[in-house]
Amino acid sequence: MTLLRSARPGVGSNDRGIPEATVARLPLYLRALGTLAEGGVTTCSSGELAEVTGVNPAKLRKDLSYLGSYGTRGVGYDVEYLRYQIARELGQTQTWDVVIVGAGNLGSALSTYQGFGSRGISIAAVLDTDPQRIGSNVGGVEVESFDRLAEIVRERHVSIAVVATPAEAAQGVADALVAAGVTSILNFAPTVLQVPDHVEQRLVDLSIELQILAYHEQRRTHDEADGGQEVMA
Amino acid sequence: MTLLRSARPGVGSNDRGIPEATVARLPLYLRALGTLAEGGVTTCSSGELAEVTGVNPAKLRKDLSYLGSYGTRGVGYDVEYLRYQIARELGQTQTWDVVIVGAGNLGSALSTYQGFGSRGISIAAVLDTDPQRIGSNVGGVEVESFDRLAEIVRERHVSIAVVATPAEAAQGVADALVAAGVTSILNFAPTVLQVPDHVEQRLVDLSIELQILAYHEQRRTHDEADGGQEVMA
DNA sequence: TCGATTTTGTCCACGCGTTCACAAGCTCTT
DNA sequence: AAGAGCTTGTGAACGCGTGGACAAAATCGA
Repeated sequence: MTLLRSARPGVGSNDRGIPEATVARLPLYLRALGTLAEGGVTTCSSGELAEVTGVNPAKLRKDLSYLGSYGTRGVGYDVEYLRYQIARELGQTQTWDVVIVGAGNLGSALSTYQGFGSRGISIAAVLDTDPQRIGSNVGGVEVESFDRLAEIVRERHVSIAVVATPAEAAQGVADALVAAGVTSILNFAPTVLQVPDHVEQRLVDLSIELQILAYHEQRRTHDEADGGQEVMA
Repeated sequence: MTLLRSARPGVGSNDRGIPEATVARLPLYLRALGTLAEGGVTTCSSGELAEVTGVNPAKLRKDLSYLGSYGTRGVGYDVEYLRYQIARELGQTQTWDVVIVGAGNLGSALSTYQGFGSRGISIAAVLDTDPQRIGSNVGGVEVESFDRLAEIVRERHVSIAVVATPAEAAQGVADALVAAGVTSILNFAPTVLQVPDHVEQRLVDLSIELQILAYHEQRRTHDEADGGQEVMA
């Protein structure tokens, strides 16, 4: 789960839109369908798809029902057909050019990631301010100067950017991104960015994820000590 | 937002527990308080803290109220005191030893990340199966053989592990982790892992995050073409 | 001392998300 | 042709999460 969704209210119940929670699961279904298709499976039921995605079958069917009635009662869903419908709904009929800012380990990991191409995402550029890194090659892309940001955003119609810089640099980078016209930011820096209302931010924080797990671990061991119940009266 | 929480039902409304949504925000508050403390701020109001964390003030106060009444009406919260209370609630009075599996770019980024130590998280080991990587050094930690997993988990009482391997290897790694006694897995591999009910999994998927942003971008441009309303009748 | 001002803690209402349960609808066998 | 057996799509109920609004409580100034 990402920690920050859009700042503006009302998103999540758009006019014609699909519920946010559903949107977050659609890519999961899409990938599972891809795996099934590779395995030669042509049809699958909500139960099977629910199994591999770890989602409740009823929830999955309701999710899919927001797209339309693409299943067949008594049979299930046509894998290829459903795949196309989800991809279309997610906007994967077009390719999204994305700029990655920060060519450190995390930026490199992102650039190297192979799965983007098949999901309608193309890396337009990897930018950094460090002269040592500029010109080097990460994941087949040459690292360019951060100064070229505005130019690249304009020329390649970039609306989505990834921030993979240290926390100290993140806000400055975000300001530059917004000024250049970027409207969606995926933020890996451990800071909440201050951005205008019309810019969507998703914060992915490795440390926070671990802290959440640690909280549950703590409660777990604590509960065991209590005997799992509250019979201390 | 992470896509998968615990598989077992009932988590999110624990007996004495704090709501899941709140738990996910507490680390955010904690970090903001740390920043304020560094800046010499000793007291802050819910409004100020809400500002920097991008959270609604009322929501923030409600979140904090689950921990107890640690504020002072008319004044606000004592930064250090609140910091301690949140840290305690999150289980940071103890240090959690974490194993990272996969010493590629992502594993390296995690190992290098400086912010863990101050958040009660310690990297017990970085493991890999690739002989080329074993023995190399990432973020001051020597990469060890994946074969040593069970041993390390036992000796250092590890209950939390991070999967930073390619998707193909992830399920095998997860099985080994579960067998070794790990009960919380932070999964960066683009797959939903099949794990027993008592094991908690959080899936962080870079590609999915981008797909969600792309969906909103698509809807945005689509809405503009429609004039923002549905007046086509 | 008392009133003005600030800010917390929480009641309440509302909306989103989840899940159950079942009717509707398709296929296959007899 | 008809019934048995699946599986979808969805109505309805419930619970969690959010945010407005305000009383309670603390400080400050006169």
